[in-house]
Order: sequence, then structure tokens, then C-alpha cells
Amino acid sequence: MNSQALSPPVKRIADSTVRRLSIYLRFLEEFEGRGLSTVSSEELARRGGTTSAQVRKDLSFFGSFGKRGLGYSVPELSTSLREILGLGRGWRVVIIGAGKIGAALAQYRGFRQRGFQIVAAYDSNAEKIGGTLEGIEIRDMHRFEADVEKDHPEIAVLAVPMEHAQAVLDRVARAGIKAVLNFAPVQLHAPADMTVKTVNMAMELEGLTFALTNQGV
Amino acid sequence: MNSQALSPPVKRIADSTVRRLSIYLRFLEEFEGRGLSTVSSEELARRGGTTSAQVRKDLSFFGSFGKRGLGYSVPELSTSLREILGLGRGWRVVIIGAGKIGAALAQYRGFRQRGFQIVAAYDSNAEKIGGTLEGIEIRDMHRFEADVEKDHPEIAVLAVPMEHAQAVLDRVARAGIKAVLNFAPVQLHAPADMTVKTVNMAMELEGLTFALTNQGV
DNA sequence: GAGTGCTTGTGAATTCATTCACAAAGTAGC
DNA sequence: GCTACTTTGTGAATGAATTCACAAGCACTC
Ligand SMILES: NC(=O)c1ccc[n+]([C@@H]2O[C@H](COP(=O)([O-])OP(=O)(O)OC[C@H]3O[C@@H](n4cnc5c(N)ncnc54)[C@H](O)[C@@H]3O)[C@@H](O)[C@H]2O)c1
Ligand SMILES: NC(=O)c1ccc[n+]([C@@H]2O[C@H](COP(=O)([O-])OP(=O)(O)OC[C@H]3O[C@@H](n4cnc5c(N)ncnc54)[C@H](O)[C@@H]3O)[C@@H](O)[C@H]2O)c1
Repeated sequence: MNSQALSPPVKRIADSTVRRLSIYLRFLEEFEGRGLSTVSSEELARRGGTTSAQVRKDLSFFGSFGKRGLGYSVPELSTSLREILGLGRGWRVVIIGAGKIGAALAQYRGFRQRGFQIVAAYDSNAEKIGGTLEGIEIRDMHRFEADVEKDHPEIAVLAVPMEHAQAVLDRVARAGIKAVLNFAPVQLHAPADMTVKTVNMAMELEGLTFALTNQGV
Repeated sequence: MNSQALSPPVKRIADSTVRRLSIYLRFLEEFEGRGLSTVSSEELARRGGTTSAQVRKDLSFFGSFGKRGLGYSVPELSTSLREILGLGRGWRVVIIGAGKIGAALAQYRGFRQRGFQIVAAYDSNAEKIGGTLEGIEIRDMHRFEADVEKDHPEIAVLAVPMEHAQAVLDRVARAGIKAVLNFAPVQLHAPADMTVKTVNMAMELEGLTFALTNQGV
């Protein structure tokens, strides 16, 4: 098989696989920084807390990237993973809800580093509109639909109070944005052609307290 | 079977099950607020984006909570789920890293509401030490081990730069804390008796860009 | 108190994900 | 060019999670 041409993913790829690809990419970038030229599936697995067979299987869904007896070329695999994950290009992001979480995200360097450009923030509170969030303009939520037509953001970050999250999601969907990162601790219902990922800290915390009460000493 | 006595979980409970229990609890609390007295597995499933069989299976790991022909008593099931998830009591939490994310978390009402009490924040930056984060004292990281001996926090939230995350985790582990919520975008290696949950926003975003590039139009 | 309708609880069947295990393909040394 | 050694890529085997499907239980009516 050819390591250049990315096979189009033939069957649906599991979420767990995609998350692991992200993890591998992070290590590869670290290795790249240290000037290492090759890495084995064994080494990637050790760092990522999985098995070498898992690493090879994950990659095999997209093609053949390694050299038997040698491992994977660090720069080549990095490039391939970035391409697979859609990081080979820039993405325009809007933040909706210029509160505490919105502010933390606006200044987060990790986003810009990976090609996510925050084009605007939106809020419905008159006191916030017109101000800036770490240099990003806070716009009136009334302008949202009109702005989307102009700016064509691909991703919306939802950082509004949970009571408003579903209503805002509906607006985002109608405006034609197909990807949402949601911070409100609610299950959102979205059209089938939209992808919504929810970061639910309360849920993670409850995972911890469950472990503490059930597996704990 | 008896709906009062919680069966101790006989076999290891899947993470996915615990996350869904959190979701169900959230709806139950909403129903409780609206004064509804019973709910069916079908209704819970519809709201939570799963199937009724899944809801019943999830609950069955812990006992028998429903009445055939009728459904589940909202207040009883809420109480049981809170107990299962370890929310029947308070938890002491420390935040390590009084930066942007630490500040957003410190003021987050969702924590207190669920019985998580933030007892202190820690930082290594002399300019921050002695100040407060939303009313919570920012202490010198040097005091950390001594304070843990006194305060016995059960949960640590890690909000330090990624370069320091593993070193701080090691300190947390040595101090005897067994549960960590990590916000640094790195895979952490922890002792087996410790539970670490990582909230990795970059990874979620990459899940979105993967979907946009591969499932997209 | 028998009949009807609804909903749970749970084995069995199925689907999905991970791990095993090994042939194939490469490197390196001589 | 042959041998020894390493590591990939992938079918087959195993294991885990979800869905199916239905007997059993309860409420309500007549
Ligand atoms: N702060 C945290 O650490 C934290 C943690 C986890 C989850 N969350 C969730 O993130 C969300 C935001 O939290 P926060 O702490 O930043 O709250 P916040 O109150 O600081 O910010 C919310 C912002 O949204 C704006 N807003 C309200 N309704 C709006 C609408 N319809 N359209 C546009 N903007 C609107 C408000 O004016 C406000 O500026 C909440 O759902 C919260 O549960 C926060
Ligand atoms: N800001 C975001 O929206 C965001 C999003 C996702 C992930 N993160 C991650 O969260 C972490 C914190 O991000 P932030 O934006 O709050 O950064 P920040 O720079 O605002 O805060 C980090 C804080 O940690 C302190 N610190 C550094 N080393 C320490 C140590 N050894 N012990 C104790 N304290 C120490 C610093 O003094 C600083 O106050 C980072 O790992 C970041 O990648 C942040």
C-alpha cells in the first residue's frame, strides 16, 4: 500500500479511535520538536497508555504509514495525522457567551497553535457588547445570523448558561454551522448533519466521586 | 428485589454507564423541579439520546428501582442515583494553578450545587500567592503537602501549564489524593489506585474537525 | 377477580472494539 | 546474498457494550 495517498475511511471510524489519533499526534509533535526521526508503535503505545496492536489498528483504518522493521517516520506520520484530523487547514471559530469560560477559551493559546482562529465572540448582555475578550470583539447576538453569512465560521463554541444552550444551538444550526463545542452541562439535541461535542465537567467530576465511593478503599 | 438496598456493583461498571447515570440524574432533577412524580425508561432515553433498554440495563447493575407498568419514582430514583454516584455527601476540592481556567472553575456555581466545596487554590507564582480567586485563598504551592495533611481534600483539579502537569500529578499522588480532574492537554501517568479524568478540549475540537473533513458535505 | 394495557428487568443475540498472533517486509551485519 | 533480527499490517479470536425480545409484575376497569 501507498503511504502517501490517504485511504478514505471505508467504514465509520469509532470516536475512541479519533481520540487516540489526537493523542498520538501530540506525542509525534513532541518527538518532532526533539528531532527524533522514527518511532515505533510500541513507543507510541507506551506513551499513550494503550497497546502497540491498538496503535497499528487505529492507523490501518486510514492507510499504511510505517516501514516494517523500522517504525514510522515522525514527520511523515505527523503530517498524515494532521491531514486525517482535518488540521491541515485553518478553521474559523465563534464563541457564543462572553462569560468566564468564554474568556478563558478566548485567551487559550492551544487553539491558535492548532489553526483555530477565533473570529468573534457573541453575547446578549448589553454591558458586554462592544467590549473585547482578549482582543476579540464582543458582538451583539442579534447580529449573529447576518455575521455568519459574511464570515462563514465553521465551528461554534457554546459557553452560555445551560438554560439557553438548546435555544442557542437551534439558532446555530439554522445559521448553517455544522460543528459545535458545547460547555453547558446539558444534553443537546441537534440535526443529524451536525456534530456536537460536549465538555461536561460535572459529569467528569461525578465519574471521580463514583470511583471514590465504589472502587475506593 | 428491593429498591432500597443498593446492590454493590458486582462487576466493574463501564465508564459509559457512569456517564449516562449522570445524564439521567440531571433530567430527574429537572423533573423533580417540575413536580413530576414518575418517569419511564422510555422518557429518560428520549431525553438522554439513548434507548430505553439501555436505561434499564444501566440501572440494573445497581438494583431494581422501578415499578412495572408504572415507571420510576422521580424522587426515589434521584436519591438512588445520587447515592450511587457518591453525591450523597460533600467533597473537598483543591484547585492547583490559579490561572484563567482555575478562575473560571473557582466561580462555577455548578460545583457548589453538587456538594463540591473548594477549600483552597494553589499556585507557584509569587504574584498570585496571598490573593484570592473568587473568594478562595490562593496559597503557596510549597504548603501543599502540609495542607493536605490538615485539610484532607479528596479531589484535586489540575489547571497548570501542560509542561508541569505530570510533576504536579506526582506530588498530588504522593500527598495521598486519589482523584484528579485534569485540564492540561496531556496524557498523565498515575498510580493504579488513583483515578484521573482529563478534560481535553483540543481533543474534542479535533473530533469536530475530523467529522467536518470526513463526514462533511 | 379476571381481563387489558403498560412498563420493568434480564437472559440471549448481536454489534462493536480490542487483543492476539503471525506472515510479510524491511534493516543490518558479514 | 544469506542470516538474524525487528516491526508492521491485518485476519481471526476474544472480550465488552448495546440491543432485542419477552416473561413477569403492577395498575386500573368493569
Ligand atoms: N465557569 C466554569 O468553570 C464552567 C464549568 C463548566 C461548565 N460551565 C458552563 O459554561 C456555561 C457558561 O459558564 P460561565 O461560567 O462562563 O457563565 P457566565 O455567566 O460567566 O457567562 C455566560 C455568558 O453568556 C451570556 N449569555 C446569556 N444568554 C445568552 C444568549 N442567549 N446568547 C448569547 N449570550 C448569552 C451572558 O451574558 C454571559 O456573559 C454555563 O452553561 C456553565 O454551566 C462553566
Ligand atoms: N484557558 C483555557 O481555556 C484552557 C482550555 C483548555 C486547556 N487549558 C489548559 O489548562 C491549563 C491552565 O491553563 P490557563 O489558561 O489557566 O493557564 P494560565 O497560565 O492562565 O494559568 C496557569 C497557572 O498555573 C500556575 N502554575 C504554573 N506552574 C505551577 C506549579 N508547578 N504549581 C502550581 N501552579 C503553577 C501559574 O502561575 C498560573 O497561574 C493549561 O494546561 C492549559 O493548556 C486551558
